[in-house]
Amino acid sequence: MNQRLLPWRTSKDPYTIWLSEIILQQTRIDQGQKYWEKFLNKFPSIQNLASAKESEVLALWSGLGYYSRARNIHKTSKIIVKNYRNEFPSSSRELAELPGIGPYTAAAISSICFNEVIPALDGNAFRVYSRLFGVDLPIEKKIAINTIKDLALPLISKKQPGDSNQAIMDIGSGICKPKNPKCFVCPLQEYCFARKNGNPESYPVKSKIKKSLIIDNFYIIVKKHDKYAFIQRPDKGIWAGLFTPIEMDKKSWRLALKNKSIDSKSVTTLRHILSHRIMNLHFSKWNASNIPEESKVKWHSQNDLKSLGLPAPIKKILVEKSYI
DNA sequence: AAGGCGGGGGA
DNA sequence: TCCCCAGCCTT
Repeated sequence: MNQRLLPWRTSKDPYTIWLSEIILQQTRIDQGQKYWEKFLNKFPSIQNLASAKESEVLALWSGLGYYSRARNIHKTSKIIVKNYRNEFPSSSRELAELPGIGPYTAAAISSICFNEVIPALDGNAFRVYSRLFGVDLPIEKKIAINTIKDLALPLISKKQPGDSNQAIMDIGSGICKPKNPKCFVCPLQEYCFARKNGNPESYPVKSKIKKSLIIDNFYIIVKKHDKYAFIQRPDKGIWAGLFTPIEMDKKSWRLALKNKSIDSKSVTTLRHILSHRIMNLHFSKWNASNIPEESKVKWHSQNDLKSLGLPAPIKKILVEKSYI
């Protein structure tokens, strides 16, 4: 098996498991383990934790980040002691009402400690299940979460739901990784939709736009006998199959400026806004004798431009603004 | 539904 | 650099 050997796995004590689950929210095992040990050492029982001062708890949490977790374990410990006679409730529904315990942590605790048959869906599990079932709904939407929950539920062992959940998460962390998943050693490979499709990395689907990425592209206008050099872009990605002037990376661009292959006075920049990124397109005229990437270059006259598939900003600069 | 919250490791 | 990590809470 690919089971990870983790100290908290030897226990089904809710206090112990709860602490480990909270500490490991958005936190790597290597980083969290020392804290788990520190907390159990200083607060062996939930009563110890509940009677501590918040400042003590925060001090012990120091360096781990997401400090609301520390305040929340303190709050929850007091609630458990005061309202639950020192014992955690056993259902995920009740657990999820406690501060700092959300859907994942509630399901993890209830399945591990109380054998509730419910999928515990963390980032790893979402990735594994979305690939296994080929769920292409945006993973951050409720509809995707509910779909995966429904699909996963029948797979959870009725006898050992906690072990089921931990097995899936182990597969997610060690095999079904975001990049370069090791499908060839995956116990689920023959059932996996994404594996069959050959595109595991395209799951889970995310629609969320990150902060507008700013991209700088550098183009050189190369002219020879009244014709201009163009490159056809790859058939994937932005502007697939369209033509642009020869593109340079930032490093080559800087070098070309330095050695005067391009004339700094000819440089002009055009800002192009897309839904998901901001592009700064830098253009300049090439005045060196050698031509980079000559093998792939196609030559077109000015008259050809209107029949050439040019991206909007390229057309704008070359045709409307008569840059060439 | 979206944003904020910490910090560290790996590509 | 960006992405991701045993997510949750607030707005």
